Formats: sequence, structure tokens, C-alpha cells
Amino acid sequence: MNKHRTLLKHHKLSLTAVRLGVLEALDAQPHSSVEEIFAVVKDKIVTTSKQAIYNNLNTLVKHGIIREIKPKGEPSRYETRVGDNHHHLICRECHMIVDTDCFSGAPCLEPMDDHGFNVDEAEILFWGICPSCQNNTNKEGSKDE
Amino acid sequence: MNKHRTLLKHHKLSLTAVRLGVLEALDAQPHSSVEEIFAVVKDKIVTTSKQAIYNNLNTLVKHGIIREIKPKGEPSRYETRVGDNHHHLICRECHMIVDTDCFSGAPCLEPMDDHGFNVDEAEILFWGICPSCQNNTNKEGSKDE
DNA sequence: CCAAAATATTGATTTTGTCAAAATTTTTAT
DNA sequence: ATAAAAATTTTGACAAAATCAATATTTTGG
Ligand SMILES: [Mn+2]
Ligand SMILES: [Mn+2]
Ligand SMILES: [Zn+2]
Ligand SMILES: [Zn+2]
Repeated sequence: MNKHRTLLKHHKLSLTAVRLGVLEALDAQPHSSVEEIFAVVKDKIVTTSKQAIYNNLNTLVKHGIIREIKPKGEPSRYETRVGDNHHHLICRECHMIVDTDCFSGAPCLEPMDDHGFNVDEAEILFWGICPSCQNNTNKEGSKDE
Repeated sequence: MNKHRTLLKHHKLSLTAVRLGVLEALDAQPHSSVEEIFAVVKDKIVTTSKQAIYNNLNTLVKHGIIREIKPKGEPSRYETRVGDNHHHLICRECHMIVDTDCFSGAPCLEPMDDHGFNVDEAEILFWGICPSCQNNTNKEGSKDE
């Protein structure tokens, strides 16, 4: 995958094995957690460390190359889909995350009253139960976690 | 404040000093953190513990009596304003949080594509710079954190 | 007032993530 | 291609936020 090399060059970021591994892992599995990314990268680069994953994710976020999502009470997730201000559905049971586009009608960046804030991002999380968990609940009766 | 006693009774929750203290603290200062609530409650009930604050906040959230907000990279905030699906502006610099009403036009609970999810909450965080921090930045030049 | 249930207190533990220093790799400039 | 400089990686210690668990205390309902 050469687009990552080009992208990193554009941002004057070093082109390292771990960094490329992180980007590939995220392309393959959007909304991954640090643990998940680490597992994938470790498969290719056995000597890698969790700290290197953290470092790279933070650097990539700072440069706007990836985006961080941090749902209440869960570790951060990351994705390479940036710059389109899309939003997320998250399942209260299995914590699965899926993309959903921005409303076409509603201007996300314009709250009813902005109180003088200079708003640059509208982060929207739709909380609910995913189709699969809806089924499970129906079949197994009332069951927690 | 007797409305809190009534409210707790409705939910069959014990009426304890700490619990009432938490609700009063939150009424007085919406979007407070555990630390802030603890400080306020401790002022009245010197023997209280942080764990009691955590316990109570969790219980109150479960019962829908208060609401939890958890912005990326910050401790949770709590508020007694519930049930109106309002949203929040948060300052990237000073982390101040202010309320903003739901769009009137856009139906918050209806994402463009719900992917079969049973959505019950739309959590919207508007990120930006608050008026006060805009001033500081202008006056002090480019300054970080 | 008394027993049962709920809550509070205390201290240990977990999870997620940062910090810091030395070792290695990558880049930049001869 | 090579050497110095810069960036990244590795390792281990550390920190913040929150939960868990056991015992003590308070609250409730009778
Ligand atoms: Mn996404
Ligand atoms: Mn609010
Ligand atoms: Zn699910
Ligand atoms: Zn501010």
C-alpha cells in the first residue's frame, strides 16, 4: 500500500514499519482499539511495543491523518476516514460501532445557540442496540451484559 | 430542597445525606466532575468518601435521575438536566461546558442510516473555542495549553 | 425499636494511558 | 555512501479515573 507512504511524506513524518502497520491495520479494520491494532501490527513486527502504537496513534491524530473516537466508558477507537465529518452508531450491548453519514439537512456545525464558541467539530454518537443484539435479547429473555 | 427527597422516594432510593449532597451540588453547578462534587459535599459532610460519590453518581445515572457526559480525555461530568436531549459545547482550551438546545429542525434521534440500530439517544458534542479563550489567544499570541 | 436492606467507608486493584531515558532507526546533508 | 541530527522505538516506571470487595454504618419498613 503506497498511499500511506505518500501521505506520511506530505506530513513530513518518518516512514517507519510500525507507523505503516498502524495505518494498514486501521484501513483493514476501522474503529479499532489500541489492543486490536497492537495485535495486528505485532503479527508483522514481532518486536513492536504498545507504547509505539500509542505514540503513532497520537501523532497521526495530531496531524489529522486519523480520527479518534472515545465512547463513554470504553477505550479509544481510531479510523482513517477523516475530513468528512461523519458520525457513529454504537451498540450499548456489544459496543460495535458503525458509520453513519452526516444529516444532509441539518448543518452539524451550527448548534441552536453557539454561545460565542468558535465551533470546528460536531461529534455525534447515536446510542442504541444493534440488530444482532436485538435478536439475542429477544431470544434469551432479559439478560444483562 | 425537598424536590430531591420526593424524586428519590419515587425511585425507591434511600434518602441519605451524601446522596442529597450530590444532587444539591449538581443543581448548583451543572457539568461538575467527581472531584468538584466531592469537594462540595465534603464541605457539608466531612466524613464522606470519594467512593460514596462514585456510587451515588452511578446509581443516579442508572435511574435516569442525572446524566453523564464524558468528553474525550477528561473525567466524566454530571448534570441534573435530563430528559430533554439537549447538547453541549465544549472548549478545547479551558474545557468549559455549556448547554445548547437540540436543533428544532433536525430530528436528532434519526441518523441518515440507522443500520438497523434501535437508537435511544443522540449525544452531540460541539468542539471549539469559547469566547474567553478566543480573547486570551488573540492577546497572548500563539500559546499552547 | 429491631431486623433486613441499602449505603458508606476504607483500601486494594484494574484499566487506560502518559512520562522519561536509553537504544535504535530514519532522515538530511555532506 | 556516510556521518551527524532528528525522529522513533523500546522498556519500565508512573498517573488518573474508576471499579471491586470487605466491613462498618445508616436507613428503611414493620
Ligand atoms: Mn467512522
Ligand atoms: Mn447540560
Ligand atoms: Zn450489539
Ligand atoms: Zn475556553
